[in-house]
Amino acid sequence: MRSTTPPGKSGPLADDRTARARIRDAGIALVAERGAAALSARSVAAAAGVSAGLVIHHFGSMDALRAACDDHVVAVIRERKQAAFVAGVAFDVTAALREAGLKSMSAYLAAVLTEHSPAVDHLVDEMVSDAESYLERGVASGMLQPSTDPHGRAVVLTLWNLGSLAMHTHVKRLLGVDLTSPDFGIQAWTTAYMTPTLEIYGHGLFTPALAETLAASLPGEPAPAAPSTTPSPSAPTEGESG
Amino acid sequence: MRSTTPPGKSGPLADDRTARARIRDAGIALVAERGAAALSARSVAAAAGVSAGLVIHHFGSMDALRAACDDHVVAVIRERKQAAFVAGVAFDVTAALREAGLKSMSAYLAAVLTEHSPAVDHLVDEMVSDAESYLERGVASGMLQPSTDPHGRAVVLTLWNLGSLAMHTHVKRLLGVDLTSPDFGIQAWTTAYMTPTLEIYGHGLFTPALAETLAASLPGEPAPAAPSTTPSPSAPTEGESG
DNA sequence: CAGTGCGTTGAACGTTGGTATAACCTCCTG
DNA sequence: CAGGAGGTTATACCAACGTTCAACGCACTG
Repeated sequence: MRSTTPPGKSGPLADDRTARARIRDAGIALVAERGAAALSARSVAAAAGVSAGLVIHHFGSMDALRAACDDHVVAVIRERKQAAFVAGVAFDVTAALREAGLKSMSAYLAAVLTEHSPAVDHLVDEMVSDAESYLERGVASGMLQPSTDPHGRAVVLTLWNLGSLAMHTHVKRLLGVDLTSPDFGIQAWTTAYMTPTLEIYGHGLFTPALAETLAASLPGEPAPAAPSTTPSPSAPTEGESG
Repeated sequence: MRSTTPPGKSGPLADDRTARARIRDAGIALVAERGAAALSARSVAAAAGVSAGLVIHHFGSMDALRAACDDHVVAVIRERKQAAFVAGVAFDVTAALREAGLKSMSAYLAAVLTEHSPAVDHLVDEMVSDAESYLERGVASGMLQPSTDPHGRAVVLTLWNLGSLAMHTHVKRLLGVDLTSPDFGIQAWTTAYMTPTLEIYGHGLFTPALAETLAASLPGEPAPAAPSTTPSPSAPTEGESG
């Protein structure tokens, strides 16, 4: 089932699909569909229609292939993020990926988000940084509420989004929504996932009464790395009866 | 270096630590510390101070050991959840785990949340169900806002929490907070993670102006599984030039 | 003390994985 | 057609993995 010329596609883009690129893309697809553990030299070789030796010949090692896949996915996402970003959904960092309609990219990212990867870490950092600036812009334009901890809020919102992407299996099972699907971008605003999200983003979860109570009992300034010895004011019973 | 009686511990609890339990616990610790991929027959055997053959002898296969670890962690979490739940933090499903002070349990759950496990799936379903009833109670008592989609809101909140736990590496790197740490339960309300979370839960992210605009342009009733062909009203530019 | 049963071990088997190596094919050059 | 270079394959090797199996030790029973 292997063909030297990829069937169906005979555009000028096929030039980029050298064996090295084909192996890389096959690796990305493999990780996206079957998880990072499924990326073996022989499996990716079979998927790319080459031999296992060629994989090592081109990338040196499987770790290097993983890194190359990470780098490529990160590069594509980074490019699409810049091209597809829309101010209205800027706080939703994964929207750009879905808009891009690249299923493998979202699924790959979902698969590697919980694995240790410098490239992915860097991408996440960038997403947080971008989210922070977009949030700041939204605050300035009067669309978003100001925050006592802009950076922390950007981190939390970004990680909620990416975390949901990483948990896409559960989202699919519980809500019937596939966050990795390219179709999600189009239907995003009407999905069972986005509705509660926008609701919470819209008016929060707490009633003003509870929010006021909590705000009064909490310290006004966040202490990111200063573990104050004072326990939570209205802390729950922390009785750990063996 | 093998001893029939475990050294250091001579309490009555050592009875439960039969070889089978020791292997199981070693497996849980191994997954919690080094990920699900690190759970090999020989590694868990070495950690438990037994031979590799005994692992199979007791559990039949490595898959069965994984299932046994899953079941045990789920059972412990389920038990702690019932015992440690506090109404005020009921929407924070992971609080109970942290309160329990069982580092391995949180870290194990974080490691397997993105792997396919029927036991974990069932636990997540239960957490959603619990969150839904707690949210309903909060609404009834006037502490929480009502929702047009109570179930969806419970799912989203639960998955945001669990997703953050699954992304604990990023949380640690970006915020300096270890969500798997037992200490987090005590410091939870003062951490750099909880501050933005409570802020969003408190008054949302959008300003009333934006929230009103969005609410007006969105359908009032959620469509969980009915993909209406009508695209998003104020949808972003979905130009997929590719 | 003999015998029995269970927990346990060590070695071994087959499989899969990463990687190195030598040969092969193909194209281009002269 | 000779020859070289680069892409590619087949094969081999070693390590690690899951799993099996025969043997061993030790407690308990009679």
